[in-house]
Amino acid sequence: MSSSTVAGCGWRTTPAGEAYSTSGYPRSRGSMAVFWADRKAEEIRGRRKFHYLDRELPEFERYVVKSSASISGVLHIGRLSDTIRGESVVRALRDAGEEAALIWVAEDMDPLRKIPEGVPGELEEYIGTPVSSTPDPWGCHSSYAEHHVSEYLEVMGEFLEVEPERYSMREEYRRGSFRPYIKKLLENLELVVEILNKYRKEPLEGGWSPFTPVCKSCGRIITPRVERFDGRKVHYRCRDYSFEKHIARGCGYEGEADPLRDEGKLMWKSEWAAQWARWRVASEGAGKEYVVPGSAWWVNAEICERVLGFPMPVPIFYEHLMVAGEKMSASLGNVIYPREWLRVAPPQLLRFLYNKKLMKTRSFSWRELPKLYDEYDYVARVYHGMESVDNEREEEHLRRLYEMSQIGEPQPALPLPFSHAALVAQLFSSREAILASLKRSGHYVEELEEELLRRVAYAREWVVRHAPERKLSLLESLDDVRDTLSPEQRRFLRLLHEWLSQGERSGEEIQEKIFLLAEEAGVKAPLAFRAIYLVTLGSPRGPRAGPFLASLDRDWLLTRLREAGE
RNA sequence: GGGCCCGUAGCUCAGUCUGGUUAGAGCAUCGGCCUUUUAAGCCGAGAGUCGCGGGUUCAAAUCCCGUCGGGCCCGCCA
Repeated sequence: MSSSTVAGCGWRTTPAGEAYSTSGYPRSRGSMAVFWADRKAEEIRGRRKFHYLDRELPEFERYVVKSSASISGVLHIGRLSDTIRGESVVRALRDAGEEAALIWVAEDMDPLRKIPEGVPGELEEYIGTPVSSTPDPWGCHSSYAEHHVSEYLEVMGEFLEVEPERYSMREEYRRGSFRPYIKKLLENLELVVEILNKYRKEPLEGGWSPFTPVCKSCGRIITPRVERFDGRKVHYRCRDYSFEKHIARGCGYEGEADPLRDEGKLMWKSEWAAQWARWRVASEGAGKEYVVPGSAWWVNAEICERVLGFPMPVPIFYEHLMVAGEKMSASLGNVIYPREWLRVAPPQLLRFLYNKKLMKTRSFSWRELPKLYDEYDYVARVYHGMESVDNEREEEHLRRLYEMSQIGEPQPALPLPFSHAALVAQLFSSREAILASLKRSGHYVEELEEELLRRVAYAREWVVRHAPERKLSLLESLDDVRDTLSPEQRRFLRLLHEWLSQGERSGEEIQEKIFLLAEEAGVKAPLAFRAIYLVTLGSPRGPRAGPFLASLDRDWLLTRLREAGE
């Protein structure tokens, strides 16, 4: 085993088990990039040697960044993180003048391990069967896997600029793409076992094989237990296998399979390695749980280099997204789906969230969406040179961050805070009324009309779905506010009541009249407005008074003003 | 027992790799201005022992060591 030091490339070849620092800053000297993906690109391009071997790196005709997804589960925004971040590295490589590609692999040979909620029909008997052999319970696709994959691809397309090359593990195995690697792994079985055992408490049993066949009798992939490998074929028996919650029932069949001809797949610790070698992967993202020595990443890395002769990819380790401080999970009921996201925010905003520092836990909550928008708008202004930052490198970083968050042409900076959009959305519904309001409030820019309207629409959805507390709600009782009104304010409210009861008035008429009545009542305009908001909303401020009052139920308003003026 | 990440203003964070003027931003808060943009705009203010303790240095949020708190991970399987 080699553990020599490779100087100057940002990598130390480490003995197995030694920690890998993921501080986000490669150890290379002279790195000038400020953005993490550009640094990754530098790391990828600057690498000269294998990690576990003292061997020169092969030529990369192009740099492949891989992302993949197990598709047994539901697609939530957390799962987009790996692909979005991988894509950023591809873009960084391209910007550095390299050829680079993003590939996306559907792990559709993986067994069905659980049945997500809301799946119709009876799939219990398919537990343990490859998801690509499990029927589509919705009946619209050729398999359970196909159903989910098509959804993945469609959704990913909305969040990506670089179109990924798509692969299916099922197809790859069928086409024999993995045959050379399976062959190599089996030829070097002793070495594979040695590497795996280094990280295990209990050594693997004799007869173990990295290849698991699909049971020729029942079609499950998880139940066949390999008992012997005779150098050419694996001999197995189909036995029960327990997942966390479900049990895959083995059928008891005993048989043999040829790893180079028959259906089956590699075990995860070796399959990942084979994937890297097969696609000549230069880099891949992985959750921070893989950073730890002995994790599947490092086991595969060592197999990849020492057995398959291909250098491990440069890892893109990242922290996971938290939702309101908790892990996103179906059992907690806080799962956010991409469709849900797109109702209230553009894909750029999610890209923005994911392109910020890698190794920092990102906590998202619907309530904080306006903050994310504000931050995004700020960075947009920096990008467009409308705002300057003291620290030059930080400014450079923000510009790059914005650029990477874009899909196609960079979006203009919108001069409309999301929380204000949320207000406008509740007061006006027609296009004309919204635009008129934005003009009045100085948030209008002619060239950005469509973008502004879109933001108002996002904000409307957000209030309805995720921010009920932002809904404008009328004060039920005057009890708490009556004493806070001065005699002048009451007089003003009486005058307003008197004037309004004479007939219907438009918002603008009311707006203008308020100032006159305030003067007449001997109260300063700001205090008059304050009185209005107090007796209607119970708060000292509110939306532009004229249109607001005009939008209220007339009878309710007159009654309220009369009572308040008493 | 071990590893990785995070800990900077009430909140969300930037700045840490490459040490260097009084540590920044947004939001929130508070104050002022506005007879017509009243949840807006403009002006201003308060607010931080940069988790804590050592060390290196002329100089530390930044580098090193230790420590505390939070998160994640360290059988098997994927």
